[in-house]
Amino acid sequence: MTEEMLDALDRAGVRLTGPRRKLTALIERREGHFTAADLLKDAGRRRMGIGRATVFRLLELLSEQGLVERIDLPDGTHAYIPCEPTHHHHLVCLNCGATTDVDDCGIAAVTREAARRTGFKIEQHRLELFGRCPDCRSAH
Amino acid sequence: MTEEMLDALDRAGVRLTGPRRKLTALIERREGHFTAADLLKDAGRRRMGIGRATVFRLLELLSEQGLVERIDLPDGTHAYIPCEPTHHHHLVCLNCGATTDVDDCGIAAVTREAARRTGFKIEQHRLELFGRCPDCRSAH
DNA sequence: GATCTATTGATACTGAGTATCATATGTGGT
DNA sequence: ACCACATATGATACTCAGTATCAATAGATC
Repeated sequence: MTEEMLDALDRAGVRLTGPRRKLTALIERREGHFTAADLLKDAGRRRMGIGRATVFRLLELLSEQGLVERIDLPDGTHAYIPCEPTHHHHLVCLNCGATTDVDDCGIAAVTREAARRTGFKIEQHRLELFGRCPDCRSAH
Repeated sequence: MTEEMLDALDRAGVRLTGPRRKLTALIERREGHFTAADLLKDAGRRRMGIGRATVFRLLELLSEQGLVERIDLPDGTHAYIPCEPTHHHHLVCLNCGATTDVDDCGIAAVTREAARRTGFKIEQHRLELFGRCPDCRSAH
């Protein structure tokens, strides 16, 4: 999994530097979504001496490669989710922050319908689903 | 339309103050989506002497009443769209910023399907569609 | 009009994200 | 193993969105 990110960075033709190795390992350990500030704090707590800018730069890189996706939580904060580089959508648990991916699920038909009704040519879409994950539901 | 916002504010039990009247009128004149900074600039250009905080406070109020919705553009900036207080989704033109609403369009089925597959209980969703509006398409 | 509370704008602050730049470090060639 | 050099780094300082505070102002109700 960390390997996967490093491989992708390698394929993208960038250097596999110390900070990048450390940060991908930290992302790996995270569960659910996280913010740039979370990562920065993780790194700080371990005295990794990693700069603010480096974190943002790596997240941007990973995002370009589709290994991480930036989402907008209902409260307006930006968070990141590690994920597969194929098109999909996210389910985010409002209670514990856990995330799952779902693929199309019928969205293609929805965008087609919306395009038909409005005359727009739809080029991108963003679908985010928020709710309670199975664990949080059963934990009542 | 401005009337509609003022009526809603009245119904919400807040005061119809000068700054609020002026700002709703400015929102009225806007086309497509706009940011808090845009509104602030509009007000500044007209020497309305309206403070930064007032703009954010009004946008929050209107947002609570569903008369304006906050969206997250693909570049990560937050923008607002004036709209009807019923559940719906937005189409945003990536070229000129124009927006249109579409209602359900089949999303309910999508969320039901996602819930079935993952075991999540879905409580909210956000769907944003980005593309080219009819005008920008024909203007090639 | 008097009163009382909601609202306002100025000011100062926080926190996310970015620009700059001298220094450090991967990498590919030898 | 070493060199050379472009890429990446962290420190610093900055910009910009959004929020907290608070004394002064101005709606609404009587």
